[in-house]
Amino acid sequence: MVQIPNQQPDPRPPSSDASSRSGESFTSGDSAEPAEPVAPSVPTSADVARLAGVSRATVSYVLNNTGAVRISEPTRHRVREAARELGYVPHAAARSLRAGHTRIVLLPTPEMPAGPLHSAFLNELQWALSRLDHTVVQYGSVGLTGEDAARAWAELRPVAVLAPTGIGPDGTAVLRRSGTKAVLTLGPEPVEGAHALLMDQRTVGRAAAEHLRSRGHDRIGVVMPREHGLDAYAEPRLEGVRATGAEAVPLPLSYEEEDAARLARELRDGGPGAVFAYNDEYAMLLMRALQDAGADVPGDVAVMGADDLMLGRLLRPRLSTVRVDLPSGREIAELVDRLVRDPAAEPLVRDVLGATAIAREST
Amino acid sequence: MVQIPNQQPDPRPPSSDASSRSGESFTSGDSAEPAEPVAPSVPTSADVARLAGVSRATVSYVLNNTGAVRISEPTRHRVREAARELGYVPHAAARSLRAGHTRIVLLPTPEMPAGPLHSAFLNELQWALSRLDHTVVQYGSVGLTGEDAARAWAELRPVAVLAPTGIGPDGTAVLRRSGTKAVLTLGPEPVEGAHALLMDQRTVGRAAAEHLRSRGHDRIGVVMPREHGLDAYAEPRLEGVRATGAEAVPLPLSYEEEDAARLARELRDGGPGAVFAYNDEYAMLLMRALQDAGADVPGDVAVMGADDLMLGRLLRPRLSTVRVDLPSGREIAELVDRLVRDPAAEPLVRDVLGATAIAREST
DNA sequence: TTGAAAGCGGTACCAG
DNA sequence: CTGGTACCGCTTTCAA
Repeated sequence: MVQIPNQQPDPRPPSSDASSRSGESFTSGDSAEPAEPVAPSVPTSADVARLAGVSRATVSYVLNNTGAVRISEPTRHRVREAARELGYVPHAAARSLRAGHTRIVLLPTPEMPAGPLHSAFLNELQWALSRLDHTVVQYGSVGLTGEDAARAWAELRPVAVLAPTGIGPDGTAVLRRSGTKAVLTLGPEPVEGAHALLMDQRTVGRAAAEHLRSRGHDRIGVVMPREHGLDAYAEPRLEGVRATGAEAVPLPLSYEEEDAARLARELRDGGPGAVFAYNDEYAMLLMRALQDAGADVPGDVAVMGADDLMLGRLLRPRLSTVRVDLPSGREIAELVDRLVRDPAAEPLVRDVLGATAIAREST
Repeated sequence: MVQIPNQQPDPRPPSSDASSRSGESFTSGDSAEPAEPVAPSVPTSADVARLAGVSRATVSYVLNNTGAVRISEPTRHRVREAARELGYVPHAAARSLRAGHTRIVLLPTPEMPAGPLHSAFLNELQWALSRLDHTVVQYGSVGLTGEDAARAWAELRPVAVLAPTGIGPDGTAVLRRSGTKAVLTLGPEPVEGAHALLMDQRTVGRAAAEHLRSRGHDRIGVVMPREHGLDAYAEPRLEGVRATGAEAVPLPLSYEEEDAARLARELRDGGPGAVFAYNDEYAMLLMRALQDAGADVPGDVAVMGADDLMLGRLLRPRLSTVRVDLPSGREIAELVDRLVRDPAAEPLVRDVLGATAIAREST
């Protein structure tokens, strides 16, 4: 709960003096006002109405092109002109307060720096949602627990939320109670009450391990990045390897040449004959170190990456990898849009993370 | 004199449909309502007040821990309990409408996929702003011109905006008129009326070219990625090379092996003896192609990257590069915070993009 | 210590 | 065709 009490003195004390409001002294043609203290307040529709000599209602009709009401062309023009002159911009909060709902879609700001693929997915999603006329808000939950984070999010009254799995059933409930039409979770497992976009990293580990086993390796080293924040991906990938029945050997590794050299020596001198290196970048690091240590890839040690980056194709030997398929942002955006329109829809569960082994020369 | 008549509270307006609002029929002691069709509407502070048997004012006091008012402990407890029971979450829009200001900081959603460095910067910035208790909103302007985008942003009444340079002085003005306390621009040149965080990619090109010239190359090939969206970076980098007085030869290149092979052959058979390859990834692609084409690096062609990725150190020869220094997100977040507190501050101009050549073996 | 009520800026009814 | 006005949910005076 982010209840920071407003320490600030009310900037707008209820001055009982009638019209302390500015903008009263506008003489149409008068342009040279020397001592102009400048309007310190932002223009409202009332200001526009006053300047155009109409009511606020009319201003609203004109500016929103309300179809059900007919406004004469001259009036329309006067209103528009006044709005332009004042630099009037409607107040979204006021509008949605009145409307009873927003067009906000909340996206999770991943606590940890996500991979480039995931970032790209989020970016595309964001773009697609914008195109569908949604206001995309990224809200950093900054270390709040699932339910507290949900409460913080709910304050914005988003029409939809794409939350990480950690939100839990309770968080989901909080959001739904506060009017969120669609709660989708992104993560390895479904959450009760929410739609699930299953992204299970175990799939990636499994694809890698299956390929390696088909090459005759039953004992597989699995690189576990020491870099903080990556365990969220690394752990399940390890599990996925295990799930194939292979013997998985965790291999902690920092993204530095020195540590890679150490690991390379260890591997050269014994250990699993195949390594699933977490992703292409760690794979490249390890492969280089292996080669520098005089080990043959894949002869002595087979190395497999993940993510299918271009760099894998440029290495020698060419790097075998796992291609990870994320759904297109547009696709998910459309799904969100549909779910918002049908809030009562049965919670759907959809697997959106595909993994395919790509055999090249390093395995 | 057109005095707007003070709206007098009409005690009984002829509203035909009296109370369509639910919850009006509470008979004090009546608590056991059997057929509860569940409240379909989201709970408001009024609901909490009713359940706790106090006024809305009291609810507000309790929930916000208002210091200036003393509320008895039993009452506080009743209110909190009621809020919990209803799953009450305050309505941010209503609150900021009343308060007259938001805590929203608007970040640009880059139209084009930005580089990993820039993404990392934005992520960190976002995180830091959240920590400073700002609501970070990413708003995709989806192909609106500077001023239109500004208008769209202004609807949210953000307290600060970090806009791309494209917003222009007019866009800046729109935002300021609608109450934005601080407008910062991220880009190559200052914008009138806004604070400028100068990120001039020419610096990168210049650093590369200076290094290459110190190696005796006065004619420098400059890779121009064909991938859409990268020209925004590539063009100024090219300019930067030119600015050193070197003869710059644009070298269009797609991020594919085939096109790289083509370019490599051309370079092998003549042309500039040095290439600034846009960044480390294009450099790697090109270097591989060069080697496959039988050209020696740096003997026949010197290759320089940018971004100082780890992969550069893993290549053979090791890749010379330009390290690009972006400011830390925390730093900028604090700057924003300060500027918001001092809206009248002189527009400041700050250079935030550093570039240093790192000589390794490829040049 | 608590309650009544006035708005914040817009929208959409209803009457003229 | 246009104006008056009652809300939306919340905060914050002022009075009791």
